[in-house]
Amino acid sequence: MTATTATQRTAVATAGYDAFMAICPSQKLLDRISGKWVALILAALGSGPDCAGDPRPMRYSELSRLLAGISQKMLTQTLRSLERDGLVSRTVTPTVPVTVSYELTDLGLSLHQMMRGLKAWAETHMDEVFVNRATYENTTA
Amino acid sequence: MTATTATQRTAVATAGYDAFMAICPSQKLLDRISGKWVALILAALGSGPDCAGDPRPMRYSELSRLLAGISQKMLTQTLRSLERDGLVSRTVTPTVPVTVSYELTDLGLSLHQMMRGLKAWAETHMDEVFVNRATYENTTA
DNA sequence: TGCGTTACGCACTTTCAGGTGCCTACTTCC
DNA sequence: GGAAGTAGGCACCTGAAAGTGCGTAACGCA
Repeated sequence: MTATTATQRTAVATAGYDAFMAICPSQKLLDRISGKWVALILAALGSGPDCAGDPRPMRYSELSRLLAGISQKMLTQTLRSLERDGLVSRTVTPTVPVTVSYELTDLGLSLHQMMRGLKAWAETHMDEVFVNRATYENTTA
Repeated sequence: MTATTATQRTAVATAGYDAFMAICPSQKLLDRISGKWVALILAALGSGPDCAGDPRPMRYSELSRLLAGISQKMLTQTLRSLERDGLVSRTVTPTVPVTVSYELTDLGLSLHQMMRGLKAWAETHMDEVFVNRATYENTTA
């Protein structure tokens, strides 16, 4: 007997889907990289300050200057979370005032490679998206 | 004369960086795909309901059933924004109650291809990220 | 005749990522 | 001796994304 209502069936399906969403790797990856500053930090550490060189370690203050506009809080917070996930490594050098440098790990480097694919798509197709968006808004409004 | 303080220099740099961030294609792309339901809808339309087939149009109610857990509001809202950006096309068929079907455009299809790269990275590397995260938290706490 | 389905619209509310401002301890330069 | 740099910590606040709940118009079915 199919004595379940559509509402009940939906509720069951919802529970299962929630569980799936909670572990879905793609979703998790998007959460991870969609932070406002994550991509910029990865790009800086992965391509140097000019965004066109090779990966190299950078100091906290250097990142802070390069990513002008980021607050100290957000820089610290984002770097911490990236370190926690094994994407960057933190190195403290006990100099006059302590200097701290951050560098991409192998994992972070591989992520950076993937981000370059994303960047390539963005640079070739986002213009088209914007045109569509503008057209749509002129057509409907 | 360098009569500017570090604070002033930072303010100027911040303004320039804000302008850059406002147009950076990669950043815009991330904004576009990082919505909670965007990736799921693209995956559904791009790989069929079983997430392993070919792209095919789907009806509103079909998507709603497949992506159990999404509210009707969010489904409509997300589909509209994707349509606005030229990533999906909306087709209304005036049947008994009107039926509406959504399909990936060429642009949406190309985005879906890129997302598969992202998915591949996620499936091979996210486990490592989670391990690092767990280790980090056990080490510090 | 009253309930279900289809594809939404609208208003209200919650949530949290991100921003702002203020604090630190140490040191060095002017 | 006051300003500035270095690498942050802490508390509060806001705006936008997402969730919740209710209404719709047309029809079909029992």
